Amino acid sequence: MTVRVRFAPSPTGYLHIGGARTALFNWLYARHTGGKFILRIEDTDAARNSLEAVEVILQGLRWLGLDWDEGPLTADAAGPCKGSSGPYFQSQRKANYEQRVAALLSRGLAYEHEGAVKFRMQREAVIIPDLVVGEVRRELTDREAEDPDFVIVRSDGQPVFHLVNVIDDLDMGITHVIRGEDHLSNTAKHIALFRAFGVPPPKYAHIPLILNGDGSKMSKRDTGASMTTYVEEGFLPEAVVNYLCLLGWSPKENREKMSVAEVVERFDLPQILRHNARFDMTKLQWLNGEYLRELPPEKFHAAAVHALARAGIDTNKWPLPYVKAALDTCLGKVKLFSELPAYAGFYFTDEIKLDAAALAKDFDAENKPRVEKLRGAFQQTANFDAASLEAVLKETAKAFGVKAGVLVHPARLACTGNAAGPSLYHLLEILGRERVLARLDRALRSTPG
RNA sequence: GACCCUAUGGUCUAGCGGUUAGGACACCUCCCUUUCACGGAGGUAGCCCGGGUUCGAUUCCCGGUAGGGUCGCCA
Repeated sequence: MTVRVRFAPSPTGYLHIGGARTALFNWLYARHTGGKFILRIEDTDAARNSLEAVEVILQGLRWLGLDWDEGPLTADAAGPCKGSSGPYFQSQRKANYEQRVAALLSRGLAYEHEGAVKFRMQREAVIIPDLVVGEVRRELTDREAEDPDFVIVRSDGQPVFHLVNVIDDLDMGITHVIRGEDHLSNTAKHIALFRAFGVPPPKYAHIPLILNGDGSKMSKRDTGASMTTYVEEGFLPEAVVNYLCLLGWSPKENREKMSVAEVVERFDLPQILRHNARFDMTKLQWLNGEYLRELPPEKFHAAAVHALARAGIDTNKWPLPYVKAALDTCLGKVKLFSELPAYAGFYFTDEIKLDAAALAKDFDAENKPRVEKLRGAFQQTANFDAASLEAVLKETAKAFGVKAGVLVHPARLACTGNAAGPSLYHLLEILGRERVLARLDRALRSTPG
């Protein structure tokens, strides 16, 4: 029997990082087993759903590279789909639910109550076989002991989540339900529903949740909760995917950086961890830096230009070779594209902000004459290229009997406004003699003595 | 309140009836170096607590504690 798994998000306007990981694990399992990955939109809450909200989910999954074998092609609920188990929007499947509810009603497995339809839930504990957690014996809570039955159709006629989720899984032939552990307790209801419909329930695999760094529940507003922040902050999808794989699943063998293909090969349900994981943004950034460093220059340029544009730096105003040369000096130096405006912004403006304290330190009475000398040497040198500039700077330092760093720091500060950045000699060459001298002059003028 | 899940350094994790408890991120020190990053060499830091079982428990069992989840005419 071929594996059929699904990701069934509710369009709420954003894609939660935990939801993204659930989608990823489902996708990985489908790809590992040669099964099908199905995307189903649970848009039962009509008031809250919108085309845009669905679009966010589709975009998020596409960005991560999680392609679905069956599901919607557009965000339009009535639009085109692929796969033969459609429609893939719950709002389009009302007839199925009505039929199923009528059947339950006629067999006395459900009944009407105050305008709603309630399911006659079993009164005993339910055994939940789970591929990750093991066999769970779910007893009734005190409230459930009072009234175990639960609403499956609201008094306004809208079916509720538990019902539609089960019916869709049933109708779509879902074999494995891989979902967040927050659904574990509710699975008792789902199993009872499957039994009422006379079919065996799918296999369940409840995966641990992703918590905030402090261990609290990650909700909408928490940093890192929404997938769109990763897109906007300039993360690489392969880094995010790689990091997500490592939360709640372990490849063993002390592996960290792995290609998706490699994970697909190794991924399986038994290696999924049972405990929740805290989201560690710092480690994600490290991983992102690892991937960023390996990026081919063209891809780096494209993404870098985009990141700079987002920060209001229009690189189109500059000659292409200049932009490329400038960005080349940043390759392998930043972990995130969002660092780029601060890191490389000095290439694209002449308004360098000079921190007064840093200025006072690098251009103190003792050092200022040395920098003036260096400025003169830069003016004189025949070739204004990195190698020559390095030689000139080192000669000047030697003449003063100081280390190169003594001149490097003020030169960097004057030309970039930063204490750290790309290779000084290379950035000087790219900036060109005229601008370098102007920036040195400005720094020299703005310090006393 | 009841029910369910979980528990290895700060974080992600490997391991397991007998190990010097391994790796990664982060942090600290040093080296390299024009800064930073990278790279290299070191370092600090861990089996939640209490009972059992056992010759021996981080590992198995029970209890506690802590964290998370669920008990909705939300999904």
